[in-house]
Amino acid sequence: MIIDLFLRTHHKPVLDAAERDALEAAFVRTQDFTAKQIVVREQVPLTQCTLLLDGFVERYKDLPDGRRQILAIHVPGDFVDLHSYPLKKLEHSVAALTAIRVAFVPHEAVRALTKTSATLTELLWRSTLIDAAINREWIVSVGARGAAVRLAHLFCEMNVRLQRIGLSDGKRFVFPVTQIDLADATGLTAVHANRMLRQLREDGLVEFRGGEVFIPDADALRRFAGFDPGYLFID
Amino acid sequence: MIIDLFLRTHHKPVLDAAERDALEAAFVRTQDFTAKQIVVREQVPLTQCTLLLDGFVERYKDLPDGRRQILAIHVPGDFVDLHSYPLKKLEHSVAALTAIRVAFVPHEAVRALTKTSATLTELLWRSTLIDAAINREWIVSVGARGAAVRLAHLFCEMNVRLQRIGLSDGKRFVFPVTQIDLADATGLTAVHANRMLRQLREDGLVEFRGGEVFIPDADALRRFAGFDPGYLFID
DNA sequence: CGGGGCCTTGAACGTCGTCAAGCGATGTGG
DNA sequence: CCACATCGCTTGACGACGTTCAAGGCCCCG
Repeated sequence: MIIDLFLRTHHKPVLDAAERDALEAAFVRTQDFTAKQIVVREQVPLTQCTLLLDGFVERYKDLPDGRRQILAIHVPGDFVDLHSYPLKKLEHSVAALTAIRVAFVPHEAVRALTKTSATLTELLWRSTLIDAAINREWIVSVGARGAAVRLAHLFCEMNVRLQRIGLSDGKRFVFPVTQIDLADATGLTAVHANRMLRQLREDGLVEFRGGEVFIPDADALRRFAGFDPGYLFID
Repeated sequence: MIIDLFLRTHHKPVLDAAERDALEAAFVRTQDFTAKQIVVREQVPLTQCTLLLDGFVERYKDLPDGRRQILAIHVPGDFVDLHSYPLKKLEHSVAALTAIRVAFVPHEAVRALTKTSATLTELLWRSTLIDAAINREWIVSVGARGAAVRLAHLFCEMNVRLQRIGLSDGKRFVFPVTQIDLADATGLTAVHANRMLRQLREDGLVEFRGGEVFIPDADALRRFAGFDPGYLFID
């Protein structure tokens, strides 16, 4: 089933069998992308939404001076652009961080779903708003946390999100991004991100190497990062 | 009409008369708050949404060390917590920056609206996603812009948003926040915000004083801030 | 074998934060 | 009515955190 992972992370409100079937049936096709390929380009009129089935995806904005700000990182089971249904286009771009597989659902199909079930509507709407809550937590990160804490917080977030879909055991997970990506996500320079990663490693809090994250003591990292998963709305 | 200002800033998709009436009728009562009063407290279960009719409102998170990050500033016509309908509670608090007046719409009424009209659903959903787009632009601000540019960008945003509801003439508007608020919104200290405001004033870009903003040359400020209003989805 | 990502480290610099002090306006209680 | 506290604004001096510039190493791929 295409929507299995999505429903695993978005199990509230609860759908009945008919609603689940309707959602599953709304998808028209799947597609593969290679790493670094652009999935959705900003400002381009859109007529479908994209569900990530496998791999990692980033949302980002390019800045006038050539720098880049990563706005969100998506994992399997996430819609990467469900917000394009009401918005019709995006103000940022979406790109594959790794090789990925996605499934598409046309905007008309989403509209049809909202007509058939208020619960389905609420579920889809909710998923876009959890993304927004994550956006807001990132504002706090870049606005008010020090460099090392920022990175630690990001690792905590990915750890929790990946654990829910079976891609982390709580201590170790594959996180195939470069230090440059981490820097772009946290508003740091690659040089400084590198130094802070070394510090986190030396302090025994996180090891990031070769696209893998190892967390010796998840609780210690959580305390260091001031991480409270409430904003992920996992109930 | 309660929803006049809301519809002025959210005029797409277009509602027919019946939909407008249904939306208007969904509101149950209005309430006044005084400046600094908390309108919605984080983590408290909610059963209604709040539309701002008059005054200014902030969304914010308190940090463990006593600091504060402002996540968004709302102006009349904005829903301050429409996202509470799918989320059922908020991960941040909402407080009045000035004396305000709001109107409430129960969650059940929102649900009923989504059942009657897919267009209405899309409109309400869209409005929460424009908030999210603003959240993302703030990530860029705190993550990648210098202190003076950050402040300039915020003034540009407020200028555009207030102009749409007739509260700015494009050069001058009432913006009743303190320098401390500006600092909390931009991730700066009050001291540094003060210095940057002086610099902006001396450079003839913006004057912020006594809760008023004066922009001698809106185009010059826009260039300085690198401001592109696309993320506000005004079409 | 050459080139290009990515990672790593050092040294110097600069933006921004911290600490401290003083000012004016407002408000409140003795 | 004045003394005093509070709050927001302002400025200076100093220090820290993060950036910039530079160089070198590693590894993969063409």
